[in-house]
Amino acid sequence: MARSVEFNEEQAIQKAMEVFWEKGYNSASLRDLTDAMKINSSSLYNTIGDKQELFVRCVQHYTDLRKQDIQKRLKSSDSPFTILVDYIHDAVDVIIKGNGCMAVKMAFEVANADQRVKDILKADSDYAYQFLHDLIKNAMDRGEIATKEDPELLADYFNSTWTGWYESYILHHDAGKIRKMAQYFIKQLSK
Amino acid sequence: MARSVEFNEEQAIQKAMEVFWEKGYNSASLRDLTDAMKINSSSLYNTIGDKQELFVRCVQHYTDLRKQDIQKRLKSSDSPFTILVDYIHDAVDVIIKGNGCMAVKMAFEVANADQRVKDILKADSDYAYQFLHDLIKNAMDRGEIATKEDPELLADYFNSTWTGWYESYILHHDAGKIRKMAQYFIKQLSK
DNA sequence: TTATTTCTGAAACGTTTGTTTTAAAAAAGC
DNA sequence: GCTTTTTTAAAACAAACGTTTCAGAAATAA
Repeated sequence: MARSVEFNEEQAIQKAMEVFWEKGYNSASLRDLTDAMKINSSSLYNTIGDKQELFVRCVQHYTDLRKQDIQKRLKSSDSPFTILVDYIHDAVDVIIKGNGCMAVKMAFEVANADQRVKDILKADSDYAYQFLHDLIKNAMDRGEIATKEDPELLADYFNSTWTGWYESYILHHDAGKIRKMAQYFIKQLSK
Repeated sequence: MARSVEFNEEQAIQKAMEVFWEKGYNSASLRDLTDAMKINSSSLYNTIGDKQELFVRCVQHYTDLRKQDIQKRLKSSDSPFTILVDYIHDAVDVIIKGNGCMAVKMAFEVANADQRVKDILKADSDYAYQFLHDLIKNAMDRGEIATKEDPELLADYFNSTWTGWYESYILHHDAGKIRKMAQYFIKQLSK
Protein backbone atom coordinates (compact mmCIF):
# COMPACT_ATOMS: atom_id res chain seq x y z
CA MET A 1 0.00 0.00 0.00
CA ALA A 2 2.60 2.51 0.98
CA ARG A 3 6.19 3.34 1.53
CA SER A 4 8.28 1.36 4.01
CA VAL A 5 10.85 2.62 6.48
CA GLU A 6 14.04 3.72 4.81
CA PHE A 7 16.68 3.42 7.50
CA ASN A 8 18.02 0.30 9.16
CA GLU A 9 16.61 0.38 12.66
CA GLU A 10 19.22 -1.84 14.28
CA GLN A 11 22.07 0.19 12.83
CA ALA A 12 20.42 3.37 14.03
CA ILE A 13 19.96 1.96 17.55
CA GLN A 14 23.59 0.93 17.55
CA LYS A 15 24.67 4.47 16.68
CA ALA A 16 22.39 6.02 19.27
CA MET A 17 23.73 3.60 21.85
CA GLU A 18 27.25 4.77 21.19
CA VAL A 19 26.20 8.39 21.76
CA PHE A 20 24.40 7.58 25.02
CA TRP A 21 27.34 5.44 26.10
CA GLU A 22 29.80 8.27 25.65
CA LYS A 23 27.73 11.22 26.84
CA GLY A 24 25.22 9.70 29.22
CA TYR A 25 21.45 10.05 28.97
CA ASN A 26 20.99 13.66 30.01
CA SER A 27 23.79 15.30 28.08
CA ALA A 28 23.08 13.45 24.85
CA SER A 29 20.80 15.80 22.94
CA LEU A 30 18.32 14.74 20.30
CA ARG A 31 20.47 16.52 17.74
CA ASP A 32 23.50 14.47 18.82
CA LEU A 33 21.43 11.34 18.48
CA THR A 34 19.74 11.99 15.14
CA ASP A 35 23.04 13.20 13.67
CA ALA A 36 24.73 9.93 14.63
CA MET A 37 21.74 7.88 13.51
CA LYS A 38 21.58 9.86 10.26
CA ILE A 39 17.83 10.20 10.42
CA ASN A 40 15.43 13.08 10.91
CA SER A 41 13.71 13.48 14.25
CA SER A 42 10.32 12.96 12.60
CA SER A 43 11.45 9.52 11.46
CA LEU A 44 12.63 8.76 14.95
CA TYR A 45 9.31 9.75 16.48
CA ASN A 46 7.37 7.85 13.80
CA THR A 47 9.17 4.56 14.32
CA ILE A 48 10.89 4.27 17.69
CA GLY A 49 9.33 6.98 19.80
CA ASP A 50 10.66 9.68 22.08
CA LYS A 51 14.06 10.06 23.71
CA GLN A 52 13.22 7.85 26.67
CA GLU A 53 11.93 5.08 24.45
CA LEU A 54 15.04 5.30 22.28
CA PHE A 55 17.19 5.10 25.37
CA VAL A 56 15.41 2.03 26.69
CA ARG A 57 15.91 0.37 23.32
CA CYS A 58 19.60 1.23 23.41
CA VAL A 59 20.09 -0.17 26.90
CA GLN A 60 18.22 -3.30 25.85
CA HIS A 61 20.42 -3.57 22.77
CA TYR A 62 23.53 -3.25 24.92
CA THR A 63 22.46 -5.99 27.30
CA ASP A 64 21.48 -8.19 24.36
CA LEU A 65 25.04 -7.92 23.10
CA ARG A 66 26.35 -8.89 26.52
CA LYS A 67 24.04 -11.87 26.60
CA GLN A 68 25.29 -13.01 23.20
CA ASP A 69 28.85 -12.68 24.41
CA ILE A 70 28.14 -14.90 27.41
CA GLN A 71 26.34 -17.47 25.29
CA LYS A 72 29.34 -17.68 23.00
CA ARG A 73 31.60 -18.26 26.00
CA LEU A 74 29.34 -21.05 27.23
CA LYS A 75 29.79 -22.90 23.93
CA SER A 76 33.52 -23.10 24.49
CA SER A 77 35.05 -26.50 25.17
CA ASP A 78 37.52 -25.03 27.64
CA SER A 79 37.30 -25.90 31.31
CA PRO A 80 35.00 -23.80 33.52
CA PHE A 81 37.94 -22.23 35.29
CA THR A 82 39.56 -21.25 32.00
CA ILE A 83 36.32 -19.71 30.76
CA LEU A 84 36.08 -17.79 34.02
CA VAL A 85 39.64 -16.50 33.87
CA ASP A 86 39.22 -15.50 30.23
CA TYR A 87 36.05 -13.62 31.11
CA ILE A 88 37.84 -11.72 33.87
CA HIS A 89 40.75 -10.86 31.61
CA ASP A 90 38.40 -9.64 28.91
CA ALA A 91 36.57 -7.51 31.47
CA VAL A 92 39.92 -5.95 32.38
CA ASP A 93 40.67 -5.30 28.72
CA VAL A 94 37.32 -3.57 28.21
CA ILE A 95 38.07 -1.25 31.11
CA ILE A 96 41.61 -0.51 29.98
CA LYS A 97 40.51 0.20 26.44
CA GLY A 98 38.64 3.13 27.94
CA ASN A 99 35.05 2.46 26.87
CA GLY A 100 34.06 0.95 30.15
CA CYS A 101 30.65 -0.60 30.63
CA MET A 102 27.51 1.20 29.55
CA ALA A 103 25.38 -0.77 32.00
CA VAL A 104 27.44 0.40 34.97
CA LYS A 105 27.44 4.01 33.85
CA MET A 106 23.68 4.05 33.37
CA ALA A 107 23.05 2.25 36.66
CA PHE A 108 24.51 5.25 38.41
CA GLU A 109 23.08 7.97 36.19
CA VAL A 110 19.51 6.89 35.53
CA ALA A 111 18.54 3.59 37.19
CA ASN A 112 17.14 5.33 40.26
CA ALA A 113 14.95 7.58 38.11
CA ASP A 114 13.69 5.10 35.49
CA GLN A 115 12.18 1.79 36.52
CA ARG A 116 12.23 0.30 33.02
CA VAL A 117 15.96 0.91 32.69
CA LYS A 118 16.54 -0.48 36.16
CA ASP A 119 14.65 -3.65 35.28
CA ILE A 120 16.72 -4.19 32.15
CA LEU A 121 19.95 -3.65 34.04
CA LYS A 122 18.83 -5.93 36.84
CA ALA A 123 18.04 -8.69 34.35
CA ASP A 124 21.47 -8.19 32.79
CA SER A 125 23.10 -8.42 36.20
CA ASP A 126 21.13 -11.55 37.03
CA TYR A 127 22.18 -13.19 33.79
CA ALA A 128 25.87 -12.47 34.42
CA TYR A 129 25.42 -13.72 37.98
CA GLN A 130 24.02 -17.03 36.78
CA PHE A 131 26.84 -17.41 34.27
CA LEU A 132 29.48 -16.78 36.95
CA HIS A 133 27.73 -18.91 39.52
CA ASP A 134 27.52 -21.96 37.26
CA LEU A 135 31.12 -21.61 36.15
CA ILE A 136 32.35 -21.34 39.72
CA LYS A 137 30.25 -24.26 40.85
CA ASN A 138 31.40 -26.47 37.99
CA ALA A 139 34.99 -25.49 38.56
CA MET A 140 34.64 -26.45 42.20
CA ASP A 141 33.12 -29.81 41.36
CA ARG A 142 36.02 -30.49 39.01
CA GLY A 143 38.52 -29.41 41.67
CA GLU A 144 39.82 -26.48 39.62
CA ILE A 145 38.93 -24.12 42.43
CA ALA A 146 39.96 -24.93 45.99
CA THR A 147 38.04 -22.32 48.00
CA LYS A 148 35.15 -23.51 50.13
CA GLU A 149 33.16 -20.32 49.74
CA ASP A 150 29.60 -20.38 48.42
CA PRO A 151 29.46 -20.00 44.64
CA GLU A 152 26.50 -17.66 45.21
CA LEU A 153 28.64 -15.30 47.20
CA LEU A 154 31.61 -15.49 44.84
CA ALA A 155 29.41 -14.80 41.82
CA ASP A 156 27.89 -11.73 43.48
CA TYR A 157 31.32 -10.70 44.57
CA PHE A 158 32.87 -10.66 41.14
CA ASN A 159 29.79 -9.21 39.53
CA SER A 160 30.19 -6.17 41.74
CA THR A 161 33.96 -6.12 42.05
CA TRP A 162 34.74 -5.22 38.50
CA THR A 163 32.47 -2.17 38.66
CA GLY A 164 34.99 -0.71 41.08
CA TRP A 165 37.87 -1.47 38.73
CA TYR A 166 36.05 0.61 36.16
CA GLU A 167 35.75 3.57 38.52
CA SER A 168 39.39 3.22 39.49
CA TYR A 169 40.41 3.41 35.86
CA ILE A 170 38.32 6.53 35.26
CA LEU A 171 40.08 8.33 38.10
CA HIS A 172 43.62 6.96 37.91
CA HIS A 173 44.08 5.62 34.37
CA ASP A 174 46.39 3.00 35.84
CA ALA A 175 46.14 -0.24 33.88
CA GLY A 176 48.64 -1.98 36.14
CA LYS A 177 46.40 -1.39 39.13
CA ILE A 178 43.46 -3.07 37.43
CA ARG A 179 45.53 -6.03 36.29
CA LYS A 180 46.90 -6.59 39.79
CA MET A 181 43.44 -6.51 41.32
CA ALA A 182 42.18 -9.01 38.75
CA GLN A 183 45.16 -11.25 39.42
CA TYR A 184 44.49 -11.08 43.16
CA PHE A 185 40.84 -11.96 42.63
CA ILE A 186 41.76 -15.00 40.55
CA LYS A 187 44.29 -16.08 43.13
CA GLN A 188 41.67 -15.84 45.88
CA LEU A 189 39.46 -18.14 43.88
CA SER A 190 42.14 -20.69 43.12
CA LYS A 191 43.32 -21.33 46.63
CA MET B 1 31.39 50.82 52.75
CA ALA B 2 28.61 48.67 51.52
CA ARG B 3 26.25 45.86 52.09
CA SER B 4 27.60 42.39 52.84
CA VAL B 5 26.37 39.05 51.57
CA GLU B 6 23.14 37.97 53.19
CA PHE B 7 23.10 34.20 52.87
CA ASN B 8 25.34 31.65 54.55
CA GLU B 9 27.53 30.33 51.79
CA GLU B 10 28.42 27.02 53.41
CA GLN B 11 24.79 26.22 54.13
CA ALA B 12 23.90 27.07 50.54
CA ILE B 13 26.65 24.84 49.18
CA GLN B 14 25.44 22.04 51.41
CA LYS B 15 21.92 22.36 50.01
CA ALA B 16 23.14 22.51 46.43
CA MET B 17 25.27 19.44 47.09
CA GLU B 18 22.21 17.51 48.17
CA VAL B 19 20.43 18.41 44.94
CA PHE B 20 23.38 17.39 42.77
CA TRP B 21 23.78 14.23 44.82
CA GLU B 22 20.21 13.17 44.21
CA LYS B 23 19.71 14.31 40.62
CA GLY B 24 23.18 14.28 39.15
CA TYR B 25 24.88 17.22 37.46
CA ASN B 26 22.97 17.38 34.21
CA SER B 27 19.43 16.92 35.45
CA ALA B 28 19.78 19.35 38.34
CA SER B 29 18.50 22.64 36.93
CA LEU B 30 19.51 26.05 38.19
CA ARG B 31 15.95 26.49 39.43
CA ASP B 32 16.23 23.27 41.45
CA LEU B 33 19.48 24.51 42.90
CA THR B 34 18.51 28.07 43.76
CA ASP B 35 15.21 26.86 45.24
CA ALA B 36 17.06 24.51 47.58
CA MET B 37 19.69 27.12 48.39
CA LYS B 38 16.97 29.70 48.95
CA ILE B 39 18.81 32.38 47.02
CA ASN B 40 18.21 34.22 43.77
CA SER B 41 20.30 33.28 40.75
CA SER B 42 21.79 36.77 40.68
CA SER B 43 23.19 36.21 44.17
CA LEU B 44 24.61 32.90 43.07
CA TYR B 45 26.33 34.43 40.06
CA ASN B 46 27.63 37.35 42.14
CA THR B 47 29.25 35.20 44.79
CA ILE B 48 29.96 31.65 43.70
CA GLY B 49 29.76 31.77 39.93
CA ASP B 50 28.06 29.65 37.28
CA LYS B 51 26.64 26.15 37.50
CA GLN B 52 29.95 24.44 36.83
CA GLU B 53 31.71 26.46 39.51
CA LEU B 54 28.94 25.69 41.98
CA PHE B 55 29.24 22.02 41.16
CA VAL B 56 32.97 21.99 41.67
CA ARG B 57 32.48 23.65 45.04
CA CYS B 58 29.88 21.04 45.98
CA VAL B 59 32.12 18.14 45.03
CA GLN B 60 34.94 19.72 46.96
CA HIS B 61 32.64 20.17 49.93
CA TYR B 62 31.64 16.52 49.75
CA THR B 63 35.21 15.28 49.71
CA ASP B 64 36.08 17.66 52.55
CA LEU B 65 33.42 15.96 54.65
CA ARG B 66 34.86 12.57 53.81
CA LYS B 67 38.31 13.76 54.77
CA GLN B 68 37.02 14.98 58.12
CA ASP B 69 35.36 11.63 58.70
CA ILE B 70 38.63 9.81 58.08
CA GLN B 71 40.56 12.17 60.32
CA LYS B 72 38.10 11.51 63.12
CA ARG B 73 38.60 7.78 62.68
CA LEU B 74 42.36 8.19 62.85
CA LYS B 75 42.06 9.81 66.27
CA SER B 76 40.43 6.69 67.69
CA SER B 77 42.35 4.65 70.22
CA ASP B 78 41.01 1.41 68.76
CA SER B 79 43.34 -1.03 67.04
CA PRO B 80 43.99 -0.55 63.31
CA PHE B 81 42.01 -3.65 62.45
CA THR B 82 39.03 -2.46 64.48
CA ILE B 83 39.11 0.94 62.79
CA LEU B 84 39.27 -0.79 59.43
CA VAL B 85 36.34 -3.09 60.17
CA ASP B 86 34.28 -0.20 61.52
CA TYR B 87 35.02 1.76 58.36
CA ILE B 88 33.85 -1.11 56.18
CA HIS B 89 30.68 -1.58 58.20
CA ASP B 90 29.91 2.13 58.01
CA ALA B 91 30.45 2.04 54.25
CA VAL B 92 27.91 -0.77 54.07
CA ASP B 93 25.45 1.25 56.16
CA VAL B 94 25.80 4.26 53.88
CA ILE B 95 24.95 2.10 50.88
CA ILE B 96 22.02 0.41 52.57
CA LYS B 97 20.59 3.69 53.75
CA GLY B 98 20.13 4.46 50.07
CA ASN B 99 22.08 7.68 49.64
CA GLY B 100 25.11 5.97 48.25
CA CYS B 101 28.28 7.89 47.54
CA MET B 102 28.22 11.16 45.66
CA ALA B 103 31.85 10.76 44.60
CA VAL B 104 31.16 7.44 42.91
CA LYS B 105 28.06 8.72 41.15
CA MET B 106 29.87 11.75 39.81
CA ALA B 107 32.92 9.74 38.77
CA PHE B 108 30.69 7.93 36.31
CA GLU B 109 28.56 10.86 35.20
CA VAL B 110 31.01 13.74 34.81
CA ALA B 111 34.62 12.84 35.61
CA ASN B 112 35.44 12.04 31.99
CA ALA B 113 34.10 15.41 30.83
CA ASP B 114 35.45 17.72 33.56
CA GLN B 115 39.09 17.64 34.52
CA ARG B 116 38.65 19.74 37.68
CA VAL B 117 36.05 17.36 39.05
CA LYS B 118 38.22 14.41 38.13
CA ASP B 119 41.17 15.91 40.00
CA ILE B 120 39.10 16.44 43.14
CA LEU B 121 37.75 12.90 43.00
CA LYS B 122 41.21 11.51 42.36
CA ALA B 123 42.57 13.35 45.41
CA ASP B 124 39.70 11.99 47.46
CA SER B 125 40.41 8.47 46.25
CA ASP B 126 44.12 8.90 47.02
CA TYR B 127 43.34 10.07 50.53
CA ALA B 128 41.11 7.08 51.25
CA TYR B 129 43.77 4.84 49.74
CA GLN B 130 46.42 6.18 52.10
CA PHE B 131 44.09 5.76 55.07
CA LEU B 132 43.34 2.14 54.17
CA HIS B 133 46.94 1.38 53.30
CA ASP B 134 48.29 2.62 56.63
CA LEU B 135 45.62 0.80 58.61
CA ILE B 136 46.27 -2.45 56.79
CA LYS B 137 50.02 -2.10 57.18
CA ASN B 138 49.78 -1.33 60.89
CA ALA B 139 47.35 -4.18 61.42
CA MET B 140 49.80 -6.52 59.72
CA ASP B 141 52.71 -5.33 61.84
CA ARG B 142 50.65 -5.97 64.94
CA GLY B 143 49.63 -9.39 63.70
CA GLU B 144 45.92 -8.54 63.48
CA ILE B 145 45.88 -9.45 59.82
CA ALA B 146 47.44 -12.68 58.67
CA THR B 147 47.47 -12.29 54.88
CA LYS B 148 50.82 -11.80 53.17
CA GLU B 149 49.39 -9.64 50.41
CA ASP B 150 50.81 -6.17 49.73
CA PRO B 151 48.98 -3.48 51.69
CA GLU B 152 49.14 -1.38 48.51
CA LEU B 153 47.11 -3.95 46.63
CA LEU B 154 44.65 -4.53 49.44
CA ALA B 155 44.04 -0.80 49.86
CA ASP B 156 43.34 -0.39 46.14
CA TYR B 157 41.21 -3.46 46.27
CA PHE B 158 38.88 -2.27 48.95
CA ASN B 159 38.80 1.26 47.62
CA SER B 160 37.33 -0.08 44.40
CA THR B 161 35.38 -3.01 45.80
CA TRP B 162 32.78 -1.05 47.70
CA THR B 163 31.88 0.92 44.55
CA GLY B 164 30.49 -2.30 43.19
CA TRP B 165 28.49 -2.92 46.35
CA TYR B 166 26.86 0.42 45.72
CA GLU B 167 25.87 -0.52 42.17
CA SER B 168 24.59 -3.87 43.39
CA TYR B 169 22.33 -2.13 45.88
CA ILE B 170 20.96 0.24 43.24
CA LEU B 171 19.91 -2.70 41.07
CA HIS B 172 18.91 -5.32 43.62
CA HIS B 173 18.11 -3.47 46.86
CA ASP B 174 19.39 -6.50 48.72
CA ALA B 175 21.04 -5.47 51.99
CA GLY B 176 21.93 -9.06 52.86
CA LYS B 177 23.96 -9.36 49.70
CA ILE B 178 26.05 -6.33 50.61
CA ARG B 179 26.59 -7.49 54.19
CA LYS B 180 27.75 -10.92 53.03
CA MET B 181 30.22 -9.43 50.58
CA ALA B 182 31.62 -7.16 53.27
CA GLN B 183 31.92 -10.09 55.64
CA TYR B 184 33.75 -12.08 52.99
CA PHE B 185 36.13 -9.22 52.34
CA ILE B 186 36.95 -8.93 56.04
CA LYS B 187 37.48 -12.66 56.29
CA GLN B 188 39.87 -12.56 53.34
CA LEU B 189 41.87 -9.93 55.15
CA SER B 190 41.98 -11.75 58.47
CA LYS B 191 43.34 -15.04 57.29
C1' DT C 1 -1.32 5.50 -14.31
C1' DT C 2 -3.68 6.62 -10.59
C1' DA C 3 -5.04 6.48 -5.85
C1' DT C 4 -3.63 5.84 -1.40
C1' DT C 5 -0.72 5.57 2.26
C1' DT C 6 3.41 6.46 4.78
C1' DC C 7 7.83 8.18 5.26
C1' DT C 8 11.04 12.06 5.05
C1' DG C 9 13.15 16.78 5.55
C1' DA C 10 12.78 21.33 7.06
C1' DA C 11 10.80 24.42 9.73
C1' DA C 12 8.40 25.76 13.67
C1' DC C 13 6.53 24.70 18.24
C1' DG C 14 6.28 25.99 23.19
C1' DT C 15 9.37 25.03 27.27
C1' DT C 16 13.13 25.00 29.81
C1' DT C 17 17.81 25.82 30.05
C1' DG C 18 21.78 28.70 32.04
C1' DT C 19 22.78 33.46 32.41
C1' DT C 20 22.33 38.65 32.54
C1' DT C 21 20.12 42.94 33.23
C1' DT C 22 17.73 46.34 35.84
C1' DA C 23 16.02 48.84 39.47
C1' DA C 24 15.24 49.05 44.14
C1' DA C 25 16.64 47.80 48.89
C1' DA C 26 20.17 47.54 52.33
C1' DA C 27 24.25 48.26 54.66
C1' DA C 28 28.57 50.82 55.70
C1' DG C 29 31.52 55.09 56.11
C1' DC C 30 31.64 59.97 56.30
C1' DG D 1 21.48 61.90 57.02
C1' DC D 2 23.63 61.60 52.97
C1' DT D 3 26.58 59.24 49.74
C1' DT D 4 28.54 55.26 48.06
C1' DT D 5 28.77 50.60 47.19
C1' DT D 6 26.95 46.05 46.88
C1' DT D 7 23.32 42.77 47.37
C1' DT D 8 18.99 41.43 46.22
C1' DA D 9 14.55 40.14 43.69
C1' DA D 10 12.12 39.96 39.51
C1' DA D 11 12.08 40.06 34.98
C1' DA D 12 14.09 39.37 30.65
C1' DC D 13 17.56 37.09 27.73
C1' DA D 14 19.11 34.23 23.86
C1' DA D 15 20.08 29.59 23.06
C1' DA D 16 19.04 24.84 23.30
C1' DC D 17 15.95 21.47 24.49
C1' DG D 18 12.49 17.64 23.17
C1' DT D 19 8.71 17.34 20.21
C1' DT D 20 5.23 18.26 16.48
C1' DT D 21 3.59 19.98 12.23
C1' DC D 22 3.27 20.09 7.36
C1' DA D 23 4.12 19.80 2.66
C1' DG D 24 6.14 17.01 -0.61
C1' DA D 25 8.56 12.81 -2.02
C1' DA D 26 8.34 7.92 -2.42
C1' DA D 27 6.55 3.53 -2.59
C1' DT D 28 2.96 0.15 -2.95
C1' DA D 29 -1.43 -1.84 -4.78
C1' DA D 30 -5.05 -1.56 -7.94
